[in-house]
Amino acid sequence: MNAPHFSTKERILGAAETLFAQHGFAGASLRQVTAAANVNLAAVNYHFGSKDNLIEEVFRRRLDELNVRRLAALKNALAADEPKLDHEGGHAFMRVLARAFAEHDERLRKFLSDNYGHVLREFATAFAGFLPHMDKEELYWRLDFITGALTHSMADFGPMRRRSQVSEESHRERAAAHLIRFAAAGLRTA
Amino acid sequence: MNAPHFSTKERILGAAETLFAQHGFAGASLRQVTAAANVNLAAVNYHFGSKDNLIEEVFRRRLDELNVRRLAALKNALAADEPKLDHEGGHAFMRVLARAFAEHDERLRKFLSDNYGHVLREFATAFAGFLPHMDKEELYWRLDFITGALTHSMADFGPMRRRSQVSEESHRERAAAHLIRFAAAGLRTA
DNA sequence: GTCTATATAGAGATAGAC
DNA sequence: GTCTATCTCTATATAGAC
Repeated sequence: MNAPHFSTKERILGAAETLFAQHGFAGASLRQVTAAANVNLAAVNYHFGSKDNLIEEVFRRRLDELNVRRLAALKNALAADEPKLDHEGGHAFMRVLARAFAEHDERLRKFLSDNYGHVLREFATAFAGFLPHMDKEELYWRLDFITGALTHSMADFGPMRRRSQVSEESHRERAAAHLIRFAAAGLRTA
Repeated sequence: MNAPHFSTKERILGAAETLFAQHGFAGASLRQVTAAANVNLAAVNYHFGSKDNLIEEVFRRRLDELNVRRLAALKNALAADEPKLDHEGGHAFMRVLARAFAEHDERLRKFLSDNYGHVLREFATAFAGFLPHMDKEELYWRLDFITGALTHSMADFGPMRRRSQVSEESHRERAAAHLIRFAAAGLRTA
């Protein structure tokens, strides 16, 4: 069995995701990124053109696939009624995503909204279908609260961190179970 | 009536709060801060010693007073049962606070936890008293979700932004009313 | 496609005059 | 307490050899 070999581009993306999660987009330098990826500094500009483009690629790499899965899961849920939280991409990416919320950078917001806004809107429409008697504004507020709770907990912002005995996988599943109970009750209340 | 005159130190703190909220701690430079505050660049080091110390002072200025109010509100609520969301410090500070969550910087985390962690713990204890039959881990998860929802919505991360017709004051009150309904239901559910 | 070397700009911090 | 000037370091980006 050969170990999989990662291209320079992939190594840069992986290191960038980790370091942006840890230090933020402004806080992590291309020098740190290329050092962690074990590639030359100039490789970033060759493969991505600029730091801003690299940031966008970090999102694109995960979100393209993730949103396909999300929409499929939504379609299934519309038939089966069995919610399943999807957190593909791993821990580092959830933290990068949470950072994207914190950065009120207009360029990044626009990029995410233009490319992935339709997924959010499909989910909102589906929830409106399930809760036809709920005031629209009330519903949107509640979905926004759930987004906040999800982002906060999945990015390990709060004190409910994983204990070292528990695997990351089962920690996530436990967190998801708690969140679903909490969110469902908050969403349905009169 | 004389317009109030702000000291150099206060002008720096105000400008820093706004710019840190907008661009993050790493993203906002001391040069931007001092330019916005209309003071000399060297004034930051004279008054605060370093950028890191300035960041801590931005928090200390608001949190010292805010937490006194929070604890007083908790004491009242323990008697009266009338929750009131406190968001003293204004919009910019809520965004700075949300950024502090996003920054996984250990130094900043420790500073906030050392100086203000006891407030959080008092609230958790009070909630445990109100919900004596709830499993502790379940309760802590739910309080963490509420923290996420609160931070997210008060920092205007999501799409539920204030419309220009609505005043900031009444937008906040509306958001708080929605959040209290949502959080109360999520917290109490079996 | 990857390297070295460097251009250019901006950062935080400080020394010392006033 | 505030200024100018500057030190030193680091940043992003690019030019050009291999």
